[in-house]
Amino acid sequence: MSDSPNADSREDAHPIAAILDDLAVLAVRRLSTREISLTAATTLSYLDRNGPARLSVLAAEQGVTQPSMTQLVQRLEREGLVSRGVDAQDGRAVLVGVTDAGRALLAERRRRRRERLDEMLGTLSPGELRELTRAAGEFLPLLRRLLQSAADE
Amino acid sequence: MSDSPNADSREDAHPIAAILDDLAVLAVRRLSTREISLTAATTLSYLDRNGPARLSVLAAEQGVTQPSMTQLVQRLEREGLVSRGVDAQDGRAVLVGVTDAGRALLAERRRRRRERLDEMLGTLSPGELRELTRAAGEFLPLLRRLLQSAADE
DNA sequence: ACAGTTGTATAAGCTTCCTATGTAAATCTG
DNA sequence: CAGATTTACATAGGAAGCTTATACAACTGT
Repeated sequence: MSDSPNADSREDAHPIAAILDDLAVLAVRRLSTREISLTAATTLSYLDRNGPARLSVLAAEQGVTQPSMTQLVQRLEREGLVSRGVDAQDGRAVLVGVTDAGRALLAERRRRRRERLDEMLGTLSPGELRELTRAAGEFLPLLRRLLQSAADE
Repeated sequence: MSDSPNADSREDAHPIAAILDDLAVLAVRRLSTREISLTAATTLSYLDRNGPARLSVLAAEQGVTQPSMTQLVQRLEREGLVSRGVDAQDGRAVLVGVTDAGRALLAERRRRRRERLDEMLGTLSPGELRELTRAAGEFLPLLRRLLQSAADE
């Protein structure tokens, strides 16, 4: 059990792996808002973009189990962010929709995260910022396609 | 709000912010491993790269509270992934270091993530892959600097 | 109409975070 | 140098958010 530092441990990975790691840290650590969980936010966002959806669809979409989504929707309903209705076509199904309050929270969350990211970008020098913007414009679309195609499997 | 020369530089950052935000969420979803939490993994990784560190340093580094880090270290110690010792210079402080088992787990985690990444990259054409890797090489250092400067505040 | 399937809810439990507070070692102060 | 303060960590109690196992009601096919 030696405790000598291993300087290479991070560098032996593919640069993309390192980027994904860093992005995960960015999402969870630097941009996390305490008011709402990541799953809650992306669920609201999904409902906002796609309209009312069934519980099971939301669960699959978010990659959580159905009971987890039941609980999440219950919490969101308690806070007035979503509303629930019965599917007219199928009496078993629950249709979940985002409320105006939910949309307002989404907008506020987007504003806050953007603000924080802008702060972070503000710590870079103008040259670095320009370089980051240029590199990001090239790289991020590629990365997005990669992640999306992986999600569609 | 004016048409001063600098008015646009901030606007230019916004598209980057939006894409970064989206990708960060995707990264969290696609790369989460169930065997160990993100904080646990990045803490082990930090110890592996930097050698033994105090509890409070680890807490600050990971952006969690000191009691949370105490608990995390207790769990990691119970699983044999870290060891604890008293700082010879300061009887209050605890020095946490990664064990061989911890390093082995890190290596295994990296291997698994690498495997998954390779699957994703396998869906690209050789040309796309080359392009993505090249762009990543430019983008990664800048992303690192962004995260670093944000962490130092 | 009855059996099987499907959509959701409930129960029980785990992990990981939090705030509030306790304790002991180090440091400052008169 | 003794008492007060600060610092580093531990403990207690609780909440969020996830899990698996199970129950139940509504739909579906024969």
